[in-house]
Amino acid sequence: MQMTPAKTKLLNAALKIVRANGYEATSVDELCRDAGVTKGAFFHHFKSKEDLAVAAAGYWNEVTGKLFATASYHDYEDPLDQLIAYIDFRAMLLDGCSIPEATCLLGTMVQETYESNPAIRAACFGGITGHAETIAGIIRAAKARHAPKATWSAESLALHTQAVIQGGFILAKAKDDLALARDSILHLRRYVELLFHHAKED
Amino acid sequence: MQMTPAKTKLLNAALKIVRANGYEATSVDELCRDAGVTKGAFFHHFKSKEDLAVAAAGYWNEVTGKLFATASYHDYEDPLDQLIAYIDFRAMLLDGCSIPEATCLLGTMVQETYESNPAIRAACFGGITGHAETIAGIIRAAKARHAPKATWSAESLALHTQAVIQGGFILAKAKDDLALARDSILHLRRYVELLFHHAKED
DNA sequence: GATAACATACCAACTGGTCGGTATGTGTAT
DNA sequence: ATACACATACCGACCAGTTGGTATGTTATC
Repeated sequence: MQMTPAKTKLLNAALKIVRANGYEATSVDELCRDAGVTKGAFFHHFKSKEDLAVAAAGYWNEVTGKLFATASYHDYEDPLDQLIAYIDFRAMLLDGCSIPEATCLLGTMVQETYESNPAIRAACFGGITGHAETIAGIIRAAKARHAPKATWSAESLALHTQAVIQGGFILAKAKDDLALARDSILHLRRYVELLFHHAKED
Repeated sequence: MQMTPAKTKLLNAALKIVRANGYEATSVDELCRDAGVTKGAFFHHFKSKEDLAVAAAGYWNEVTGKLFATASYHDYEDPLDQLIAYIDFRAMLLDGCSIPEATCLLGTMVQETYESNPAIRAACFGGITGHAETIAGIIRAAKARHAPKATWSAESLALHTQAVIQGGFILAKAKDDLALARDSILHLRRYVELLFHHAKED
């Protein structure tokens, strides 16, 4: 999608500032200041602050979608290897960056807006479940090959991976240390290994 | 702790409204309206909105601390049974209540305030890790009895349980359905069982 | 020359916080 | 008993600053 410079700068500012300070604490003025544009430009491209948030969620999906689509975990032939590599990739994404840089725009926004702002909630839901669905595809394949009789569903496990990642971010924010997020992802990795290892023994 | 009626009403209002709308979106006026007190009373008891948030975190720890201290999962003799029962208890706490009622004040607040407000962040961190530490005690005992040579640490697993629960809340908020939180807790239960080689299928 | 892309000036509503005040104690010296 | 000193709990009008949003431009592009 081609975008006008001011719009792109505003969306990038939203990604950065909202992840750091949250949706409510981010003012339109601050967004404009950071993007280097005026309020007129803001309300030319977005009809409201809420509209910007919904657009930012879409933009986030675009950016992260590309990141995951081109990541190397797809290169493995065995879908179980892909899944483990995906989890390792998620852990690796935390390396060498600050907490706001590491965290998820959607998880941050939905926490504040789920009650008061259905449009933003829906946009966040779409992004999270959309990504989970791509992971569910990998899990489905891994299950078919390695654990066909398992009682858990691929969709449910895919959502669980996202829950662990989101929850890890909360702990990381609380301690101001991404190591907590990494630790939780490590437990997730172990869980997946146990799940499939256990299935093979049956 | 004995408290004046206005203070108690304000803290209860904070627990309710902040969990529903977040910290930033909650105004002092709204808090006062809900509590049925005036602004004068608010700033008599709390020197700022931030001060109220820190006090609310402490009050939350008090309330939930009692809830967990008196819960029946302590009754099991085997610490592993206690741990599984604790996880089931966390799932049961989601039954028959709305999302704001089910979610955690600390997880909600820290998400918005970790960068901008160190005092609130620290209060949330204390509450979360404090609770995790009581669970770590159970896990330590379970590990000593059933998995003395395991490579994972009790503290890390305890924090992971909290991450899963917090992450489940985020997914639940996104979908507007607590079932997602329940599902993730179920995966957590399975993980713990697998860790301890207790694969009793449901 | 129309339309999209911006800029500037402005506004009503609301924000957290202050401040002078009152009502009701509670301890103490007379 | 009573009067005085002082503290706590609470009230509500008010303030300066900020909020999201608008009205009215000007400039660039097709």
